[in-house]
Amino acid sequence: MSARVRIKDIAEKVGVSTALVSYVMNGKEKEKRVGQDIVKKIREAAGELNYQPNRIAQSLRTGSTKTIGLIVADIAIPFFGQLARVIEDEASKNGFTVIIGSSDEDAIKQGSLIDTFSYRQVDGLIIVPSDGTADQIAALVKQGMPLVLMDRYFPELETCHVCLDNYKASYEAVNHLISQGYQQITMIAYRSGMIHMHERIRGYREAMAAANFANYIKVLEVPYSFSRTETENSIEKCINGNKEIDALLFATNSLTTAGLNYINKMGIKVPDEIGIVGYDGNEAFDFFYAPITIVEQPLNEIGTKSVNTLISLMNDPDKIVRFDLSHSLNIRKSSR
Amino acid sequence: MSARVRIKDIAEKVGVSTALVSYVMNGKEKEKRVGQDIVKKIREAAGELNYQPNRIAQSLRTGSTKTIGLIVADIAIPFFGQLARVIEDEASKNGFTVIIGSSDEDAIKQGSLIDTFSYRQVDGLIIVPSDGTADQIAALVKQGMPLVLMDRYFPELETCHVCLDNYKASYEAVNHLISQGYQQITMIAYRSGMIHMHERIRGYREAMAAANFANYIKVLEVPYSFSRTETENSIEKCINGNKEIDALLFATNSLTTAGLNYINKMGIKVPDEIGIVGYDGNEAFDFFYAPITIVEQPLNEIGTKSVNTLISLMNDPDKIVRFDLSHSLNIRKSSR
DNA sequence: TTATTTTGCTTAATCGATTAAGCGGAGTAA
DNA sequence: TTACTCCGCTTAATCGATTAAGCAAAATAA
Repeated sequence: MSARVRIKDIAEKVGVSTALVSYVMNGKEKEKRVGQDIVKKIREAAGELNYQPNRIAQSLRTGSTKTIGLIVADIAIPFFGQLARVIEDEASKNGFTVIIGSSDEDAIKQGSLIDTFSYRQVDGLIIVPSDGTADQIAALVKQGMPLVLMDRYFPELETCHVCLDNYKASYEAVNHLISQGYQQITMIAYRSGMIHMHERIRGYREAMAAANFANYIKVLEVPYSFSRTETENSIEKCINGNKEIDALLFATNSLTTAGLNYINKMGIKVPDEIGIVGYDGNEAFDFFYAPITIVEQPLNEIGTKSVNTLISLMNDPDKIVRFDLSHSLNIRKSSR
Repeated sequence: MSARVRIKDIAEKVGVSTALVSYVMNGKEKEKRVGQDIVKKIREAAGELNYQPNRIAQSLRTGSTKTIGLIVADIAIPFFGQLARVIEDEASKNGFTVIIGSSDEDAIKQGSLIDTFSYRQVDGLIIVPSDGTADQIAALVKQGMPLVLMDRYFPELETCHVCLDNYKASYEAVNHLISQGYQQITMIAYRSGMIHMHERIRGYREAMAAANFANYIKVLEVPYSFSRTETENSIEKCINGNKEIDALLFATNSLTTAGLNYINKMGIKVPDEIGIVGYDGNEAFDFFYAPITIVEQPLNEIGTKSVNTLISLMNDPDKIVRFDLSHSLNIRKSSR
């Protein structure tokens, strides 16, 4: 690599000390009383040499890397990809760079990502926490690491979070199905200890109970798996032979996809034989012969709020804020 | 944040100099002849204090950040999200962390990402270059920045690249359509100066010519736009009223999506009235009533080869290697 | 015994920036 | 004239690690 230009090179060229150059480069020429002509000379020299400060050296000295670590379940999943993009843009607006890691919903992987990011001295973390990682998160809080949880959180921990109001989302999704005449509504969810799943299920249950359909309440909890085939099999096993279902509420995008594959395979008619509502949009659902009604999350809001909350946390470490944002129900053919 | 443990803390605890601690932490205790009992004591102390080296300080000293910068068009697009995931995993296997940026196919954005990444001292870059950025890439090469281009490249520049053999892919896609009895095959591509687009078009043209369908050759070049609606309109304008088309070859994922929306809207029958082949897989295409035949790229291979090429380039800067990998044609209902 | 090598450690420079402290000289006040 | 304040700059410590150079003691060779 052609010799990088250092602050020292500029200092030598102009014939001053490195301190002056640093002051000027950081816009402190007034405060530090640098002479006008020197300021000009330094600016010119910096321009000519195309000086770019070395962020690593700056980071070591100032203790701030201007870097945010983002841990999602899997950046290849469109939901997280889109969120990552919003976060990238918002971070960049504020002078931060984002490093991204995928945990695969696995506690061990999440732990090693946290380690990697933390010894790279990130200024803060945005995490979509995996099941069973409350201890990891608690440890971060104890360390004083600025931290925002996204999509899910641990009610027992004092952390900032930006999530969906999942209870309300499920409740209204169920109400919508009921308003369309569906009664025997089954929910298909992941088996998980995480709050977002619990809330989605709770919303379903309470909406069903409120409509006096308590006896139709049925929740199918599928174990999490990367293999779509495996997920499909689990769903198949449970729907199969079950005549007493006239609608399905899927708790996630991937469950919806798996479920639709099964429904396609079996030739079940949507929305006549079965009504469907899923979570999180996806191009795929537009192309299903009966476009799928979805609970849509405010991705932009989630992403920007996460970043801004994190940044304000860096300045004011004790200000805990929590957001439970509202969904929008995008009603289409699969539920009417 | 609770006081970070430094090498000095360990040195003081054990009662030795920081040099010894550094040697032991880097596994150089043999080479540097550190006494056995001291090695043990240092290891113990490091464990007790839970020492994690400060990567920033290491980077400043060693000149290597163990970081790779990845610039894609948009991390929210599944194709790039999946690629990013493969790259993340392969990089991590080799001790590297990835920072990601989205250029939106825009030269200015790409330029500022390169600046950001380079002044963060990344050890190398993997770039999906935007149209009109040959000068940026040339500048990087001149600087000696280890660099791998992905998905596209500039034939006039001496760089490593990992791409698809786009010519062959289009050629075979067209041959497939022809073998299914289609003749009036139109290609829908983006207007772009980039080689990948040219090659896709060239493959189409030559396959058509070879089959004596030269008079049916028609390439529709759509200007790139973020707005799907806009893209749809462009496509609509060109297909509309054009009776002399019995098959469409879409040059990208997003064009396929836009095209299918139009086809859906118009109620055109696939594959009877029109045959379809698209580039790059996508869940969405599975759910189209006639699942779409696609040119599939070897994502894993592209990602891992990009990372490995980049790493070998860091050690051996002059070794230029170029990969033009083979696609696989995933034949489904839309083309038979 | 003396000279040489080996062993096991310390010292201190260094990476590239930031920034508190200090130092002359000019200007102002007494 | 002397004392004080400002101004404009330099010096040097610092962040946390790495690593070449060097030193004293012990071991070995002559």
